Amino acid sequence: MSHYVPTAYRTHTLGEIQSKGSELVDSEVTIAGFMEANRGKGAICFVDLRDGTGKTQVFLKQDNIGEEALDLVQRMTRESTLQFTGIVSEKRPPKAKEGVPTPPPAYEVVATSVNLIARAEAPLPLGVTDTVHVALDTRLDNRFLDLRRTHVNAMFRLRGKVLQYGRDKLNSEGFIETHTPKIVATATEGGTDLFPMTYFETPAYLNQSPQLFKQLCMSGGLERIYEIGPAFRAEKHDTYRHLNEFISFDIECSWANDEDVMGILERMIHHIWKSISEDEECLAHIATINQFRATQDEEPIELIVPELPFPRVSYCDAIKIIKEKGGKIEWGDDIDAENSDLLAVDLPQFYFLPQWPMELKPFYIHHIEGEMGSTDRQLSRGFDLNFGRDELTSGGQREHRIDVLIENLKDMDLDPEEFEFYVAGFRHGVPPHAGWGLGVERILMKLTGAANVRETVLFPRDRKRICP
RNA sequence: GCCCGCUUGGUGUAGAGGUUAUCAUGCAGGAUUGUCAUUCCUGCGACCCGAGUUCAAUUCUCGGAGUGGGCGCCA
Repeated sequence: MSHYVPTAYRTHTLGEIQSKGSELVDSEVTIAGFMEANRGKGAICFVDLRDGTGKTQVFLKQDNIGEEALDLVQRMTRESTLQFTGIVSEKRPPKAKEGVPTPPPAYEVVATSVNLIARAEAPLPLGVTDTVHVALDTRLDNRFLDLRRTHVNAMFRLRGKVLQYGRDKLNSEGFIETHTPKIVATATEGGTDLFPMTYFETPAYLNQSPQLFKQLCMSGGLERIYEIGPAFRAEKHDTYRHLNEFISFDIECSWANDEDVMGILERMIHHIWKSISEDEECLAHIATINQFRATQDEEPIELIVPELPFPRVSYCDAIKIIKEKGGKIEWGDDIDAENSDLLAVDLPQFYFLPQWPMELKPFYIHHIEGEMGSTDRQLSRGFDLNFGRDELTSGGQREHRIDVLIENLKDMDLDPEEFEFYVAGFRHGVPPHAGWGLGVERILMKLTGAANVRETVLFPRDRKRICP
């Protein structure tokens, strides 16, 4: 539980009024928030006030607060910000129906004064409390209002928790948090399109991945690092799971192979899921999301703490399974969405896909001579982590042998000269190392049941959206 | 980039070649209420843009713009 220190505008949060209500009864508090609704046109009025921590009813009586103040509140628009000072008291319990147990006591504030902070214009571009469906585009155009919806707010609070618990686990295993540059001179991996920019007089790009810099840190003896930061891809994709700017949760680890970092990844995800399942605030957020889903006739989301270790289905086995299920695929093909659906039939949650063909993996992925696939072509030490049909992570052991690295670059039609800043890091001793990159938005989709990755980003950047 | 769909009040929808254009939510006003998703009454508010077909287009055709879904690629 976090500890709230009073600020200039309020002595208590609305969450505290409810959670600490019994000890606050009869004491004076100052609270502030958005007015969800007001009821009552006579000599009394009820206000539903909401802040980021919860909701509380404010009760106004003309005798207590005066005619002018009462009239101000009664004529106030939804979502206006108001500040009240008043006395905490226990709410009168609702008229209990026969056989229904009395609910736990709730608390309200009987106002003695009110201060209008900012009046909301009407009508609202989208209803914060309305149960009518709102299109994603309308929501994103008015994201500040969308975020006031409790289930949306809950999703971003969960996002913070996912990152917190992920950091906790990595810190506990000896990793340190780092930052690599986002403005770079050359392509990281080749292949994907980059956003060009001008860096003073020099052409430059926004980085698509911290990959090469993470590896230089291994050569630098930092041993175990992680970075949670933006990655930019100029691909013109337009799907529920792609963004042009996303947050990549990356690690790199020395003296380790692919299996070692798969262990780190599954332990981290397990820790995140388990911690959330034991965190009351998180469970409340999930309950909030499920309450909303019920109004939309959607299935509730369920938090299933995954068992360790996660299943491992090698690329070769995956091809066999897909073929058995009637999928059209050959060894050496990428596993497309349709075939991933076939795999997901028996693997609905987290599972690893280790040992992809070398020809499908980037130049920095390590391979061991003699490890051949079923068609006698070279396997790699690269892996993916999927959740059902969706890819969440790509990783692997990295190629630390400089001669092999240079050959790999040439094989993939890349010029080692252009990667000199990177290749140089392998020239003076380097530990074997491995790592991965996890899409934060994608794992959040799995946690929150979001159908579109854009929902899990405050201000998503996609092909058609750069504002707000 | 390819394939398919959609565009009607602030929001989300129904609908038809000629309608007082549906419903929900909202907004405004009123009645009632220490309310508990309050309830009730009255009112307000919309057919994406352009061209064509037609006596008549918001409805049909074409084009544009916007948007949703699927795929490719990836995290």
